Amino acid sequence: MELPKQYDHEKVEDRIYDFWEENGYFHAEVDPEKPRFSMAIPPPNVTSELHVGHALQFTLHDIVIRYQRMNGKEACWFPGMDHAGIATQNVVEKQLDKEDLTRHDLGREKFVQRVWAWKDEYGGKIKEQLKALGSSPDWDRERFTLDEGLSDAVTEAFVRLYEEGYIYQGEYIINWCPRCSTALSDIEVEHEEEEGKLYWIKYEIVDSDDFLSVATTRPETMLGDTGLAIHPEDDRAEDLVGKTAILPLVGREIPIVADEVVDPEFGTGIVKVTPAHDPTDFGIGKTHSLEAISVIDDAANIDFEGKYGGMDRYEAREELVEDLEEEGYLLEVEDYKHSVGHCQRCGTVIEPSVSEQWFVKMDNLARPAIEAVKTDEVELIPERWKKVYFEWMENIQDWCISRQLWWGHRIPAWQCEDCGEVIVSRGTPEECPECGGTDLTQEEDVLDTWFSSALWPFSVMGWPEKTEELNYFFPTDLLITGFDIIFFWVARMIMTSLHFMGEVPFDQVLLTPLILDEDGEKMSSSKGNILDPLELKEEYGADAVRFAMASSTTKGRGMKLSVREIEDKRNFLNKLWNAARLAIPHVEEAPGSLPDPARLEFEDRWILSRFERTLKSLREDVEDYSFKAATNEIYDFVWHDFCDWYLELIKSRLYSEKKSEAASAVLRRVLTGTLKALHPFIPFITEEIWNKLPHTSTPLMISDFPEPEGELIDDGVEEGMSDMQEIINAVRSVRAGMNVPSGKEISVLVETEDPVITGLVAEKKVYFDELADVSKIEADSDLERPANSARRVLENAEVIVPLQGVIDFEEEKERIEKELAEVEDDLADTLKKLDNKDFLTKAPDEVVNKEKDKKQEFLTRIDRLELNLNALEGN
RNA sequence: GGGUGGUUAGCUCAGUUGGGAGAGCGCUUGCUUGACGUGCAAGAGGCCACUGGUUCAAGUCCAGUACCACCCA
Repeated sequence: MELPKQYDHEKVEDRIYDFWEENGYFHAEVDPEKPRFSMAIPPPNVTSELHVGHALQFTLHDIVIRYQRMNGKEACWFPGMDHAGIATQNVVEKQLDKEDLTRHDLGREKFVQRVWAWKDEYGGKIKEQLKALGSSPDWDRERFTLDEGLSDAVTEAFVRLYEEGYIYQGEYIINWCPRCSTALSDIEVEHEEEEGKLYWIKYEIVDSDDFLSVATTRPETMLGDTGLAIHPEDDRAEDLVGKTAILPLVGREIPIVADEVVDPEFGTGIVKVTPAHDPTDFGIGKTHSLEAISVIDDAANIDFEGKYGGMDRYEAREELVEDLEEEGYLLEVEDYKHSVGHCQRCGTVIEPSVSEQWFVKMDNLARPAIEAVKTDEVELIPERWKKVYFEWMENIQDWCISRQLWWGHRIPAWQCEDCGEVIVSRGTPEECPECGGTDLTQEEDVLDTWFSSALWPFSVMGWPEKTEELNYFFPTDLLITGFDIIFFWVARMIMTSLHFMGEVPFDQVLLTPLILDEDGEKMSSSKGNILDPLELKEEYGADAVRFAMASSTTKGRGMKLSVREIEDKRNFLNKLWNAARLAIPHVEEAPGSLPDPARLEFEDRWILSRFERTLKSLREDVEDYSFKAATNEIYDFVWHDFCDWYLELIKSRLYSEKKSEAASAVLRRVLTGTLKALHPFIPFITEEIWNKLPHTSTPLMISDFPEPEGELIDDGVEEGMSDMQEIINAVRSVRAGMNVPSGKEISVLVETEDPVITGLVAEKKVYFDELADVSKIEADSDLERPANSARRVLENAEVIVPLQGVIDFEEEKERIEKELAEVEDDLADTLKKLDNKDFLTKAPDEVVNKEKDKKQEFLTRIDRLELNLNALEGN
């Protein structure tokens, strides 16, 4: 059947995906007889839709898993999603808001039911999107962080950490998001430089006429001031410490203390201390036993008796500043740039505040995890991320894990209402072990979603049960994820895995770059520079998106992605399609194995050698996760070696009366090999072409990846072909330069000292006819040089094209002079080296010899160029 | 303030233990060549950011400077 001229992905992709899936090709079994390869997906949020970052990561996952599968591994990619506590709760609360309801109107139980209903209906869109990209995870093993098994894992982990003393409850200053109304961990806060103001406020000293000027960016927190602080080495400290200041407007007397954390460079070097609303001040308050007076409530309104009470924090700021000014306490206001913490999920400005929360003590958990990366037990790729990892891990803070949400794993802790005892338990306790009371109340809070994600690589395999999956697939071989979640996820998985499993969760971690737009800007909906991978897929096909993703993947921290890149890859797919279109009719009868080497033509041996070489470096690059290099390698081979040269060179053999069996056998071999090699990158089109080939009963997806066979690589053949290509290029260049119409036959002389070239030219006259319309070609070491000929001086040969009356002498002269200048420059460099005694004595022999060869070559070329120039001068 | 990364063709980027500067896109010119105009062919285009050092030899190694980006406080 005739194939259409253009490849149409829309007619192919869904059909092929269904075919794979229905046949269970994604599924992996526990099979101890077979080597395995496993990966766990970075679980996307159940609320999320596919963005380019996902598309990149899942593409890379799929390339690796398909490659490993084709290499005979029992390759399992564990898919799943996380429940995304804050994000999901926000989505459903917004929905409720439209009905004029709040979660409190429903109550906890009904609200959670509602979230599940939302999840079942709208959640997990991304799963279909993942399929659209051609991803091949084992869907039979899909998990969700809130499903039963994973919830058991969370409870088990929590209880064990509690029993071992890693988890504690306490009143500390935490990051509070007033909009999401929950505590956040430190790393869920994003700092941004903002234009603000610095207010200089006058604090009078008790029993003195003196006053102190104190600078602050947040005057509204002064209501909660319980002290002033100065650096102990400040000259004024001796005088001031122990004295008492008066809080303006409020009148409260507050002590002046000395503390090393005060930055002497900030403001006047004297700072106000608000322990309840600033992390640094909280520390100072602890050290000096200052009271923490909370003056801002959970909704970020002022909670203080008097006129400011109930005001929003910013409204209160304005009001306070006005009052301070009226009363003469405001000394100065200046513009000031400072960094402000925002909620990672909703962008609201964080309010540090003091409250009772649950924490994990991290230092002891971190230590072995640092060691594991130091010894490369877990290998971070690219390596430089190690520094970032160590930096954070060595200064790790305790992890606030409680969230004031309803959607998540409720903390398995109960309080006895009779005696106050806290009971942490795997099941619901019946009575208080301390006093026997039965009035037990479960902790309202849920756990940070990342707490469950931290267990992911083993919880997806059934932990804490001792499953055969854990036995066989754990630890996973590779984790692929974005560098932006090294702290959130990667580090925490390493810590929990070492703690609970006694081994690392994965051998390697590939940290992917962030995708930027064409201008190098972060993509965000507010900037409107988002590329939607699904729209791109619609237009260009999943394969084009995948291939572009892989070929754009750098080992840096950012990679720019452009539509042009995807377009280019789409064009490549079309090229491949058309190569197949040309080849298919000729390979139908082709034997499955290669003929006797003696029956192979020169170009056959060349393309086989090129393919083997490409395959070898492709394998190295994929195993190295150098996706850009891998895709470029195979792209170049297919387009430039296979299509531009090989297919053109064998056309005459394919179309001749007496069909060449060798040509079709080699064509078949290289085409099928290429499809296999390309399959992990562009699975749809390769499978589709594979279907059109004869004798291909095994689907490509589960075929074997080609193994390189070293003996097919032939340096001599490649060099010889390279010489032929150079000569053909020279002839084409002359034709184009002299405006010789295509199709007009010309004759060519090749002057060379190289007998291999002479032999090949004589043997392969057909190359020149097919590719450059050369009707007559002759090669020798000493040829009569006809006048009125165009000439090209090559490395090992000179190409002479006799042309009557079509040579533009001036143009030729300019071209030769330019080339002459270039070669003379090269020669000068070489001579400089050869004149240098140090070079001759210190450089390795092979380098010196190479330099000597270059000198000879340059001299020869200069001779010829000058000869040609002189010949032109005569005209 | 501390840290990390980047600076190579108009644009996006490769350049693997230091030894003759590369690709894709874009641009110019020519082409209904029997797979492909999503194509074919031929071209133009680079003090490899700057300064110094190491070396026989530096885009490549070291130090510093400038600019850009990101992370942490």
